[in-house]
Formats: sequence, C-alpha cells, structure tokens
Amino acid sequence: MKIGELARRSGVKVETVRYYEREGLLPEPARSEGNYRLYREAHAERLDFIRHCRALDMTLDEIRALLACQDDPDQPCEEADALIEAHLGHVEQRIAQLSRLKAELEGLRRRCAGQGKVGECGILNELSQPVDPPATLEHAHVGGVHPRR
Amino acid sequence: MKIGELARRSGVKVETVRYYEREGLLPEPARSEGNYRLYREAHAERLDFIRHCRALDMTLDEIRALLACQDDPDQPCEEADALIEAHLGHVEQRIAQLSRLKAELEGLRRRCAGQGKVGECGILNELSQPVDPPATLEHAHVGGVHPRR
DNA sequence: TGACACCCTGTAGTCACTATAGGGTCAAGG
DNA sequence: CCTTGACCCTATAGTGACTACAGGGTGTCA
Repeated sequence: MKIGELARRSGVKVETVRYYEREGLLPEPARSEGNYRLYREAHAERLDFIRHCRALDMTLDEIRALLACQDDPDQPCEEADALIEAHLGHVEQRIAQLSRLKAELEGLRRRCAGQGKVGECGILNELSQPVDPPATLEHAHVGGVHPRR
Repeated sequence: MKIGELARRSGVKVETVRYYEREGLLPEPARSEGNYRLYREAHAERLDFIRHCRALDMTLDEIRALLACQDDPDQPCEEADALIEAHLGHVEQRIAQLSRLKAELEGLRRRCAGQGKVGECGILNELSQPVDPPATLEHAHVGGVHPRR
C-alpha cells in the first residue's frame, strides 16, 4: 500500500502521514525500487490509533506515551490509564471554562440595543473593562475556541 | 508609563505588548529620549479591551474588527453585534464537541480493568479502532483541548 | 564605578499540521 | 517512442498567538 492509499483509508492528508513519520509516531516503512513508501496493515492500524487519539484531542506527546505502552504489552496499564484520566480532567476544565465564556457572551449580547451607533453600544463599552486576573486560560492544557484544522 | 508598568497593570507580558503593536492592535506610542515607549491611559484602556476579548477567546482578527468599529463611533453597531453572535456560536459548537469527547473518554476509562497488563487493557484496544469521518474538529473555529499560554 | 532593573531590536521556537517549490516514478493512451 | 497525468519524493516555509533568547542600551542607586 502506498502513502496515498493509506492516507485515504485513515482519512488524513499524505503530508500528515509523512509528518507523523518524522515525529516518530509511525515507523519508517519499507521502500519500493522507485523510493516510494510501502505500508502494511500494521501501519494502518497504528495510524487509526493515532487519529482516534487526536479526535479525542490528545497531544502528540500524550499519544507517543500511549504508543510506548502499546509497544510493551507486558507492562501494567496504569500509565495509560492515568493518562486518559488526566486528559479527561483537562477536557472537563475546558468545558467549564467555555461555559463561563458563553455566559459572558450572552450577557454582552443583551447589552446591545440593536439599532444604535457604536458609540452607545453596550457591547463595546463593556469590553473596555479590565479583566480580573484568572480570566485567561493559563495552563489549562485544553485549547482555545479556534482550532486550525 | 513605560512598557513594564503597562504590562503589569493589564496582566500581560512585555513581549506581548510589543507583539500587539507589531500586529497593529495597539498604536505606536511616543518615545522618550532614551527610546523607551511611553504610554497613556488610552493605551491601557485599549489593552484591557484586547485582553478582555482574548479572555473570551476571540482571535486577533476578530478583535481587530471590533477595534475598527470602536474607532469609528458613528457607525451602526451591527457589525460588532454580528461578530459577537458568530463567536458565541463557535463557543457553543466547541462545548458540544468537548461534551462528546468527554463521554467517549469516560467510556474508555470504564474499559480498563485496572490491574491488568497493557495487552488486555480495553483502553488501548479500543483506541485502535478507526474513527468515523466527522470525528475530527474540521472548521469548527473553536480550539482544541490544549492551549499554548 | 559597578551593580542592577529595566528597556531596545531582531530572530527563532512552540504545536500540529498545511502548503509550496522543484523535482522523480509509473501506467495508460496516442 | 512519447506524452500526459496521477502519484510520489525531499526540503522549506507558513499558520496563530504568543514566548524566549541574544546582544545590546538606559537609568538609578550606593
């Protein structure tokens, strides 16, 4: 299987597959005479694993750790377990924070009279207030509102 | 007011203030004889505006648009209004998605027996399944689980 | 005079890709 | 045999919103 077919099967771009190889998440496959990468079923499974973890919004570092667990199947699975647990915590934190943002945005929306000029618009005036310290995300480790995919 | 005091007052790093200037969000301030940036109250207010918007997870582009509205106070405020409305939609989408992730992570957690070896661990086996197509975030415009602040 | 906190510019690094440039390989059709 | 086109290769740079240096200058105090 060449890289294009692998990419199609797992629903990623060809460049992303090569990127995962560079990052050490996918092992280097055999090459054809013409220097094309040749993949096997095991590569496809590993790529599915990676994409599944990414769909759960884990970082490549977290995925690397899980893959290392997987590659050593006699180890106890506590580490993988702890990683999932920690990640779940981050997702929950992020949901809580976005809920607060949502409430504030809804509050802002109510302040706009709707027909006025910008100068009297409650939204823009409200936004000029300073933020109290922990309003920024800090090290919550759960991403912002705007993803880049 | 020099850059350090401005940064402290608004709770940002000095480098971030200079970055906002480079990006055209903060106007270039006057300079002292020794070439230090000298800020006034108006700069601090504008910086608070920016930080408040960032705390609401708006992009710098969205903030630029709001600032342009603010700088032209006779315009109707529809544009600012629409921007807030759209942003609220993105936040809601992101919350919905994270809730799905949370449910899946909780499902994963239940699959781990707790004491076993990695080879029998339900978590790692489950993660090897392929993802069905729209499991990735696509252009939801609301960020991942891991912020970089 | 020296120490120190602060400031300056410019550049590179972060993350997880994505895009582009500039080429090579391979099978089918004319 | 030659061309077209789909696919592949490497290497490099760009994204967003910062952050972190390196290598210097300024200002104040003892």
